[in-house]
Amino acid sequence: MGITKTQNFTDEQNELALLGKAFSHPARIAIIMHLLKSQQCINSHLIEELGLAQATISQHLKELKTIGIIQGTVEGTSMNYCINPVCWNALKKKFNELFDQFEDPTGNCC
Amino acid sequence: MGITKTQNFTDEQNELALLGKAFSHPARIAIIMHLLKSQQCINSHLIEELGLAQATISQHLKELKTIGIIQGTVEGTSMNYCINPVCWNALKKKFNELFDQFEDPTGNCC
DNA sequence: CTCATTCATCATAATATTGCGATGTAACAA
DNA sequence: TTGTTACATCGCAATATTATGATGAATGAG
Repeated sequence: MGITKTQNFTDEQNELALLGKAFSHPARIAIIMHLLKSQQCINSHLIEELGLAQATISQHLKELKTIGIIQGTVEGTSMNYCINPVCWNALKKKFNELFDQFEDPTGNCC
Repeated sequence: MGITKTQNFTDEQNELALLGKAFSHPARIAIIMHLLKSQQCINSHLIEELGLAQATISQHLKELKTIGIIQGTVEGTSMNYCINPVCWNALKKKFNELFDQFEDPTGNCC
């Protein structure tokens, strides 16, 4: 089949999974890291840094943009991407809420 | 192509992406959430909760186990899965280091 | 206008993922 | 031993993802 049964899961689960997808590929991690460091990113700069084709990088940027993590503005002939603060803070909060739900059982488990 | 160019990225980027995969599918999020709540999970319990076939759930559990997030022990005829505290705390730390690298530029960006 | 630059999009190929039925295996009960 | 339960694994089909070359659109330089 290959199709995710989205209707089986809660909105929260689907949303977290969507955000998680942003962090599930090393190229996207690398793009995000680049953005965190330089506070901007331009497709052509990433070609050298990532060693991927321009079309591939453009596709990853589009995905991150669709998820909402990044946003971009036209800057002459190039695009200037940056992290979307609202989305970033929201996902940080959501994942931390998940992370903090774990309490170390110290021995009553596997 | 469809094959990720792992060699293009740093170990850190590949590792984060691997951990991110655990959170990139709603079924795996649901399994993790179930584990956080009940501190254990058994394949057959999840069949009803997730509405997926037993084989599918087993596959997701195997993935989470391979990543290292969960571990399981035999409990009679069933398997008792739980979160691996070491891995959980490590990934929590790693993602928070990433999350905290962002500083809101308050206006000097897109 | 013409040309170069930059990025998006399209079309395509290769691989990965998701999902499930069928089957195999291990443990326990009777 | 036989049957049952619970899970893993196999094999397969359908869809998704990753990656690239080719092409198209927009901007700025000359």
